[in-house]
Amino acid sequence: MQDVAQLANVSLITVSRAINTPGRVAPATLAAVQQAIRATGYVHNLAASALASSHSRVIGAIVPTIDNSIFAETVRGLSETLAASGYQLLLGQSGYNLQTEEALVQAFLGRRVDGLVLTGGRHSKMVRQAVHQSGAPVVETWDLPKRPLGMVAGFSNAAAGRAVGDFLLQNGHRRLCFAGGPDERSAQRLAGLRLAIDGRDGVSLQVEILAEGASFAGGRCVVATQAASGDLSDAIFFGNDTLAAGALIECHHRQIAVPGQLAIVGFADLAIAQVMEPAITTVRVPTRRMGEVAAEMLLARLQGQPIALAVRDLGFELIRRFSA
Amino acid sequence: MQDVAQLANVSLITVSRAINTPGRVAPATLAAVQQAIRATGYVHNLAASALASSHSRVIGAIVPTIDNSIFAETVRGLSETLAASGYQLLLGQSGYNLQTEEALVQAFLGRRVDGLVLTGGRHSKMVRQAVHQSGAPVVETWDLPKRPLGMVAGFSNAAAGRAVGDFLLQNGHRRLCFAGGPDERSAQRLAGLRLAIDGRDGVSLQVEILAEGASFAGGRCVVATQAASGDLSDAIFFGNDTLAAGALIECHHRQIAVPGQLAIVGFADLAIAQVMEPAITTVRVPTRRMGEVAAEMLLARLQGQPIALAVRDLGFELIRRFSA
DNA sequence: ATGAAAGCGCTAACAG
DNA sequence: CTGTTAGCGCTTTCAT
Repeated sequence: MQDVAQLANVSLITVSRAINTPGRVAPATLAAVQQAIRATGYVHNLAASALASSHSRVIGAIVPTIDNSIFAETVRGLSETLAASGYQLLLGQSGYNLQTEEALVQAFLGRRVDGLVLTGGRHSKMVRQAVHQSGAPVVETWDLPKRPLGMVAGFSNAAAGRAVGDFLLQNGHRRLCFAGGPDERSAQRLAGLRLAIDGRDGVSLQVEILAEGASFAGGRCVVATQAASGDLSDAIFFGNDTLAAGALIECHHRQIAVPGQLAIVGFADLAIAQVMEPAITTVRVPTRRMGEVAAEMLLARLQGQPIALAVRDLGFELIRRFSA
Repeated sequence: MQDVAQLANVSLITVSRAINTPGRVAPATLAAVQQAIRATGYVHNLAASALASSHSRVIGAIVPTIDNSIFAETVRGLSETLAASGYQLLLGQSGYNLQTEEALVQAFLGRRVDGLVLTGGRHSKMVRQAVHQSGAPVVETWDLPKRPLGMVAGFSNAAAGRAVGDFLLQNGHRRLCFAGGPDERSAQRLAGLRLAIDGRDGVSLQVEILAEGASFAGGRCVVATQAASGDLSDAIFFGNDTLAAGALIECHHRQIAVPGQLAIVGFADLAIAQVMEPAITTVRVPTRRMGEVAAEMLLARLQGQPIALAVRDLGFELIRRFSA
């Protein structure tokens, strides 16, 4: 920076200002500095900038996984919105594991990220403390936590589960099954489903918790097991469309009619839900929008703007297609 | 850190050493410092550490997109291997755009990342210069560039394209079609396919470049267009399994027999390739392994170990299933 | 609109 | 094995 300053015949600080607040530098000076920057090939050191300003322009985000496409769109929404404002994304994958999330949060906080985006509303005590103590703004996504850590950009998994339950019951299904991952959001959807069932006579519910949250194999396995035991449900609500698609495939193999013999409902409205035969009835969630809104909330907060609404319910939509 | 030092009755630098090189601190001292750290709730400031040591423990990775599962496994291999060594991942998505890649590389270099992972071997001149000038170690993945920027953990797209071409020709197909994305790696595969065709009589090749690199819709569209014009190829080689699956679906709709009337070959061996009916013949690539190896190479280099092999060809495998 | 001085929180280099 | 000193490259605060 010193080199640039000399070449432009200004002081060090003017170079700094030309970079950070070009509006507060005389146009002629600005031009000279920019020219000098190009001439020297100077690369502004954001690590030093971060230390001096305690402002890293980095946001840390933690998702369970980006393997299946479920959270990928959220990450994309985040990183694009952040990049547009000169912020970068430090990404961590928790693998649905609270301990791993804890380690990542600590690592991110140690790096003095300007903000944090977490998936879901369930976190270890240490995470809650560390986040609070750090004072960094946080957004939780993919759920509507009862006791939010900070801001929220999500939807109600419980309400979604309930909506699916109501839909299934209205369609006359009585022997229901829920098959989802081992995470909290899945549990919320199950709870919502139970709410829909509550008090109804003659309705049964079987629950399958799958270790691997999203795989074709998992969905196939659920159907295969039921069919083998001769105890097929009327309808299965899956934690995501990948599982539902796997189930559909197994139904084809076993000549089980969908939705005639077995109704199938997925979750997330991934691309595959539309192209399966029959097309999968599912719950569309604002995957990408959650990332964008989370980024916007963080950005607004970092610019000192008061957030109008700290908890934003981005909703969901039951997409009725042909598998249920 | 001063607080911790006082509480542990040692100097500042001893605290620093207890954190960074615990082996070089007397066990008793170490214990005292660790206790003091817990007591004060001290969080080591890695931003300051990065500035003082010019060593950020952050690796920047740029992939075209994480939307479709294609690069997600690579990112996962990367982030897990890095996290195990206390490194974090700064993630950027280029959207198959060299300009965006350029902006991301500059931003990452400005943050003084310790290393860079890029996808493919084609980069803007500015990227090549900036990377060289920064001196940061780089790994290119998903290809075997002729003129590597640094280290490489990839496979030969050209060889893969050639293998598919040989396979298709051996099976008696003559009217071939290639349908892939607008990226360089896709072009390499096409070049390989052309090599297989070269000099053979009576072989035709139609090429479709799809703007959206990986979607069911893209694959459907290719088949639909060909069928509508009454000019169906014998075999189509798709740039990825998502496109191939879309094509297969369109074939079902139009009652086109696969592989009888039309043979279909995919790429990447995503989960969907196995579960489609018929199962998709495809090229398996070391998706996850590339991420792991890239991380290992970077880590080794950062620890001053000389890299035995700076260019690692991780290979590919033609998986013969039933769609071709 | 620009500059001078001070320091962000840590680690490198050297000493003991 | 531990401590002292001097910065890392930038931005803050206060002047002018």
